[in-house]
Amino acid sequence: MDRRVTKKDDDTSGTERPTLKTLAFMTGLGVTTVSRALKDAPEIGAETRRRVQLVAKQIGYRPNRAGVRLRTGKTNVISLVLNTEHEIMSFVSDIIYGVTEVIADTPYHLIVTPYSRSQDPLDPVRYLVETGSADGVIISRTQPNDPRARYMLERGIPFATHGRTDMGLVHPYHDFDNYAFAGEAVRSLAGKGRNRLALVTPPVGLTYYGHTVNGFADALSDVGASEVPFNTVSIDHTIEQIRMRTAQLMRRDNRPDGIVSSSAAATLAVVAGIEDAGLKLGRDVDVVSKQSSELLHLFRRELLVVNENFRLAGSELARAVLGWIGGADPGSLQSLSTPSEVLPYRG
Amino acid sequence: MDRRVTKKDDDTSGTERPTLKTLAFMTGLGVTTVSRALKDAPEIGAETRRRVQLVAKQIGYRPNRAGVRLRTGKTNVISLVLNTEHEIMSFVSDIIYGVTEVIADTPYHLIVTPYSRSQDPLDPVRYLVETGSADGVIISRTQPNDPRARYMLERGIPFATHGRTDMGLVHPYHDFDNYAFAGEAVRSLAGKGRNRLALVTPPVGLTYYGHTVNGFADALSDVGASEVPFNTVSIDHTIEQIRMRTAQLMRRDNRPDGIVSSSAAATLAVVAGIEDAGLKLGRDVDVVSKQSSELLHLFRRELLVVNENFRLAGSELARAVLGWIGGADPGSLQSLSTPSEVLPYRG
DNA sequence: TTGGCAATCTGTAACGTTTCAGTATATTGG
DNA sequence: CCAATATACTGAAACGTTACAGATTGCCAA
Repeated sequence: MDRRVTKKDDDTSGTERPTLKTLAFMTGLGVTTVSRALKDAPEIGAETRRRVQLVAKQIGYRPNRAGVRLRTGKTNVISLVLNTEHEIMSFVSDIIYGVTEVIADTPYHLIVTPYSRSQDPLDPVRYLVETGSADGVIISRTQPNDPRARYMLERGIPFATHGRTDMGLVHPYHDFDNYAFAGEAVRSLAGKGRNRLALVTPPVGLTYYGHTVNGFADALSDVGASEVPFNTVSIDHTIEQIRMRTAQLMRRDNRPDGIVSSSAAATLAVVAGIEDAGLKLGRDVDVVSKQSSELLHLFRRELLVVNENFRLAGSELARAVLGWIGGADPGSLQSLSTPSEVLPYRG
Repeated sequence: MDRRVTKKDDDTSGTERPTLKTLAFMTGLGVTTVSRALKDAPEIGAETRRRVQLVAKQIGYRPNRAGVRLRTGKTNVISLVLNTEHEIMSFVSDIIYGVTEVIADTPYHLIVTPYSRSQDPLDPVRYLVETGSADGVIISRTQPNDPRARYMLERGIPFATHGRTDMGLVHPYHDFDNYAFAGEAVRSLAGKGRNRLALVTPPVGLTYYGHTVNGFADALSDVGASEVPFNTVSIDHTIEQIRMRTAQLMRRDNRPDGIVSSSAAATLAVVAGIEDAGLKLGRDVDVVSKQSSELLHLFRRELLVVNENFRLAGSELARAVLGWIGGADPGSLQSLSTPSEVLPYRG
């Protein structure tokens, strides 16, 4: 029995990154006391607390994330789960910026967890939960009956969805009011005398597909316009597909005189298709489109646009997850963003 | 002296996440042996190794990241440092997708570290290094004399830059050959009989500003064309600014008959400005633009485009950092991407 | 038989943090 | 004055991993 002394003595040189032990040595207190003083525990004397916090600030102490995480299980990580194959002209960066804005003055880090089309969307979520890699998760491409949301609810891990679910379960979300968007779009087209309208839908299967389709249909019957079915594409299709199918559509006898498009990228293709068919935007047909950056009016000033702010979505989603992590009631962390008016080109 | 036994006994129920201790219990081996068997250490018997690895796979053992990180300092994290204010119509998502593609089958996670215009760009890098939050870093908006690169070289942390530096220091990078791009653009405009050319530059101060300007200038003298100075904007300016200044430029007597643009978003504004001045693209002036997605030809088919692949950039950057972390020679981890030809609209 | 030496395997300490169960000292009630 | 109690602090254990320093076994040469 040799009791060798290998334990590293307190580092007095100050060159290493400071730890609680460093602080304890400097203040002459025990590690426990320091730990508690830093988190304002009640059983620490007021002066001691101030002293410790002062020294900590002075030497730039920052808790070691691995230490905290190992001991407490708290990762201080939010994961944004992304499909890496959809959405050209991507709003993803905006969401990311929105999220980072909110977590900037928190201890949280943002990790991006990708999955590809071939994978089960549940895979990345399962990975995160099983490995305990995040305190909170943000998912998008939300479905009415979303297995990921169900799974995370079961496992009790805080999350927020971009888009709503429809399972009778309550959880935080942020959504753009696509029902209102489609309705406003239809009404503004009707206001221009258009009455045979087509819709370029969101991806079938996602919740906001339903919202959009319903908003479109309800407004149609409101204004007494009729629908020209255009079910062969959604905004998940490629530019080329949308363009070709739009051209086909516009060459038919019963072509629409108004089109509502759920994404800016799709709109570019739609307009190209319209022009392929020899028609003119604004004369033969009007198009209302969502956009997330102010670019469509540069493209064709005849376009009518509605703005969707994805940076805001990112911020709201981050706030929602952090709120849930912080113990707030999930039901109170739901927000719906109202579309702007339908905007024509302004000089 | 009470020697209380609080230590948690081995969990035999199997409901918790398996650790090395779980594996040790199941195999009847010591924790050390299991740890070594899993990483193919030489002093472990062949059969034991196989047995441990089999069991580990069966029960889905995954090393606890916090444990590893605390013990070894290895974070298994790559950080992408981003400016959250520049670059509308952002290529950022493509870079992210490229990075995630490469790290997908590694133990690495990607964290996004933002900084805003108001901050010193060195701040986030310093934070990462000081807190040891990442094993490798990717930065963009690289400058000829880049304090971030210098700092990370001093501190010995592996990184890769999107864009080159010019400090006589060697480090991994990926860059698009903007010298070649500008040159090709000028030559193709000259081929169309254009000989008074203007350039919408990258942000002044970034390395590729110089590359682009030089490529432009050298090619101009090659083909015997002249430059129409247009120094009042760069692609960092807002859409409105670029549009307005372009319109001003195009109303002058000595207006250019050809323009080279360093970004797709800027090009939208440039074209709008051209049209504001009552001129017609393709007739009065030709424009060559870089683009990162195939959208510009939908915008105006008269545009000439050169494609820059940011997903590839992301992949290359990730490969570079991982390579450096893996001990490869930094000088061997540099890549330059050659521009595509200048492409006209193809039906 | 013994000593030496590979070949395998193991216990313990340590990374930095939080929490449990104390301890020491001062304060109060009776 | 003594016991009970509040106040302010502390050591040790534990989270899961790896590395150091041994320990055990079998085999072979001397």
